[in-house]
Amino acid sequence: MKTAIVPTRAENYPEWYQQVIKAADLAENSEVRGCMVIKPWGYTIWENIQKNLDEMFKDTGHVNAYFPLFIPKSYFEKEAEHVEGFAKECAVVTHSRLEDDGNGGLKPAGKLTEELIVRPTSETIIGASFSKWVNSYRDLPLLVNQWANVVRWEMRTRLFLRTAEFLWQEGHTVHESKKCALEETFKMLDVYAEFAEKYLAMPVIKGEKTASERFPGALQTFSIEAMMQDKKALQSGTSHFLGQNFAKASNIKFQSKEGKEELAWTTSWGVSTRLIGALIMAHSDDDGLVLPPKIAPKHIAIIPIYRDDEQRKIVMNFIDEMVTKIKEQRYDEKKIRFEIDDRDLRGGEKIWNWIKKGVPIRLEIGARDIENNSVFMGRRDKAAKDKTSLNVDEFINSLPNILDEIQNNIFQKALKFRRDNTFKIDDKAEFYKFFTAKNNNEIHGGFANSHWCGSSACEEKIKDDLKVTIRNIPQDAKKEDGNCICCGNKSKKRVIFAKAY
RNA sequence: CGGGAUGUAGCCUAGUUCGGCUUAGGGCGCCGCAUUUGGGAUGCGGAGAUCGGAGGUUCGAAUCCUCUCAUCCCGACCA
Repeated sequence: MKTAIVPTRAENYPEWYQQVIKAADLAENSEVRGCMVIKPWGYTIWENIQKNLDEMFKDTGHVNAYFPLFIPKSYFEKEAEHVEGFAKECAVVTHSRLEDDGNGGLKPAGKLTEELIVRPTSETIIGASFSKWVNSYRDLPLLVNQWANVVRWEMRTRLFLRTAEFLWQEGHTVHESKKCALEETFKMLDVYAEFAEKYLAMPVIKGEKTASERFPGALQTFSIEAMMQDKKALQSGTSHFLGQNFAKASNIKFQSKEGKEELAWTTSWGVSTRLIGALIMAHSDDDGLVLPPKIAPKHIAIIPIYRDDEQRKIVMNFIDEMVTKIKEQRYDEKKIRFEIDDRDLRGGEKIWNWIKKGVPIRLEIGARDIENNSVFMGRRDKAAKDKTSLNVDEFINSLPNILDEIQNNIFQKALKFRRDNTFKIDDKAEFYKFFTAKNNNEIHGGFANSHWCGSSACEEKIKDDLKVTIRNIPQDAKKEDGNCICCGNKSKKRVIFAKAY
């Protein structure tokens, strides 16, 4: 059978991923090394992610603000672990001007007295502001978010998953107690999990990161982890309890009710354009992108089918009438997003175009449909050739239901995939076998729910042997006596082991 | 930052070993016309390349030499 994407997932998963992005026109590599150009179809997905998440942030009491792209080196140096974690991947601005180099080119001039770092994350620069903003317990909690770009100078990059510059959102909050800060950390982890499952239709596991995977400078890091279709894990969002480390570094202090000067407690949390990569790998198939309706740039692609100008008029009139009614419908409390594709291309080509772009609903409308006052509908959650004829009014009235159904089907499918590929493994040999491919391109492994004694030596050993890491310690893990999958020592609970992006 | 490789049109690529038979050939894509049109069309025609850059050897260089720039792959690192 011919697939729209070559190679298929089974043949070569990484190449398939690239081809899906290309076929859906989501993004392309830029001339600038490691950076990507996000094209309109991809960027609209990001806008829809932003819109919905932003609303969730506002609903939990957060406000948006914007802080500088440049961080003075001295700010950055204040938190030792933070420096250690990010130092190797920072872009540094050293000059402020360009001068003629005498060879027809330019050379940097105007050396800065203090070098500036292009933010890889903004804890330190936001902390500098926060220290001024926070004086009293009455100023707390301070709940701020910013939508921004950040730069991390990565060696190996992949569109959406890892690029030198990426777009994200970083929340930064200040609290008067450890308890309040921890509550915030968990609250935002919950927001991320809810967003991933409700909007991206992507089931995630909430849990705590081990020490080795912790955000540099954090006391505790929590993540949501999703399973991709190659059975690898993708960290899709993180929420950090920063304790008083950054408050100390940035001098964020307040006077308590009792009149005592106290060091504040902070959190930070973020998701990035990586979510688009997650979306692609969680749902797409060998015919291209599959988008959950809630974040799809368009819900419906309407494809008029006609032979000549006369027919065209009739078809377009019919569509115009239908569209007026579609405009009155609402899905997820928002307008229905549709596009009439009247490009001068062959019908089949257009249809495949929209399949590859992942549009949830395709409508083909030609003379036959007009005769019956019906539409010919294809759904992206079904096979490409599985199409049904529906009465126009019936279609329009059930539109929100159809979209809900697609959203839900996509989620259930991803959930089933994760269930089918998650195993409790208690035997070391079995564990090693589980994570060893029989041949090169084979998709293997999955999530191993196994016991871990808590030692970083065991974690390291597994990583060296199998390239498998502890994705997180699930929040809902029950207390259970067992033996560490690596050393056999006593363990109190199971963690998620998997290969990861 | 270590090891390997490659640069020919928007993309993929032939030619490079052994310099001349090439006005640098083909495919995809693009443009035009015709026939088509309810599942990725076909035919004909057309535009598009100073062969990564600089220098050299030669009657003659995509091809040989020197330098240079860029990119990719494999390792260490990572949302």
